[in-house]
Amino acid sequence: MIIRLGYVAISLVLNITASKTITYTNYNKIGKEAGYKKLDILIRENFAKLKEILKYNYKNHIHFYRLSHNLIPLATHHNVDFDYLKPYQQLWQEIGNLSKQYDIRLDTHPDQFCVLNSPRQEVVQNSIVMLEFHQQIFHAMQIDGKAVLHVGGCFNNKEKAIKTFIRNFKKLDQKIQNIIILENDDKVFGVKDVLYICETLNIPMVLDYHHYKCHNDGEDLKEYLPRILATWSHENLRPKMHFSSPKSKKEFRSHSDYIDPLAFIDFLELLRPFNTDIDIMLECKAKDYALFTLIAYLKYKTNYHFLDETTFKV
DNA sequence: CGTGGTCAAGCGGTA
DNA sequence: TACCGCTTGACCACG
Repeated sequence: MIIRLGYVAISLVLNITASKTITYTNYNKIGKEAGYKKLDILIRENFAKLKEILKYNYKNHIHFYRLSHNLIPLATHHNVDFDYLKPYQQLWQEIGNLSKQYDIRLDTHPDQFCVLNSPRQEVVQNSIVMLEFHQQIFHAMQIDGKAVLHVGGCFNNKEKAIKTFIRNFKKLDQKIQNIIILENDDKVFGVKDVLYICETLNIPMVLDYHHYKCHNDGEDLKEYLPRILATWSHENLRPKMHFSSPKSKKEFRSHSDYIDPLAFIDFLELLRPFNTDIDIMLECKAKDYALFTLIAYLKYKTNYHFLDETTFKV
């Protein structure tokens, strides 16, 4: 099986981000004209930084990267009526072209305020607007991108919360449904729950190993992995998984700066029998530093065959 | 110049 | 009950 590694949003090596933003309060304070102008400047800066990051990823053979939704500040704010597509069509296109030319898979992650199964209608409506945003930018880039979503809240009744998610998902535009993939979380919806939803809706599941460690119902991953992998069978993309290490025993849920290499190797051994190519996103505070540190260890301590700097055969 | 509080938004968990 | 983490940064008032 061939494993590719990715990291999230910020390159610490380059020390740049493509997610400079403006608060709504500040945007409001400076007036509409100045607000638009500020947004336009920020967006163009963010695009420029993103191009630098993609170029850097390419040079370092990183084929997998999560875009920050902050690329477009206030994109989904209900009081900010700003077209983030048309004026930037050229730029979206350029990012999409770089993604293809450099062979870098791009995914996104709606933030914690995107709760599709909320009992509050306004929260659901906001969530749909956010998901629309993700769909539209993938469309503008003309790439087959996916947005990794959590199921949402529990609201004291998990069964009901799952039903609400399924019902609300089915009401979404088909275009939006097509970009959503679901991840197990660290508190409420475990592997079993998310797999059930994914199989019901016929959408891919992202296994988050750290979340599984934080919250599970005693599921044996060996049993569940074939079904998790099968949720990807109708996609052109490789199955995606998340891996991170706990900060400490006490703060287990928090992400550590770096990956524990032995735990990572154990995880790969768990995956080995299924012999499937997988993209693994590393979620660490130290971002790309953590990725390179892990790779250095793997090169030193294992006999994995490296096809390029970050791609290897197990 | 550095630090802490605030900013659009939701949840569940912890002290 | 009030704050924390998830995501992740800007900018102000204050010392």
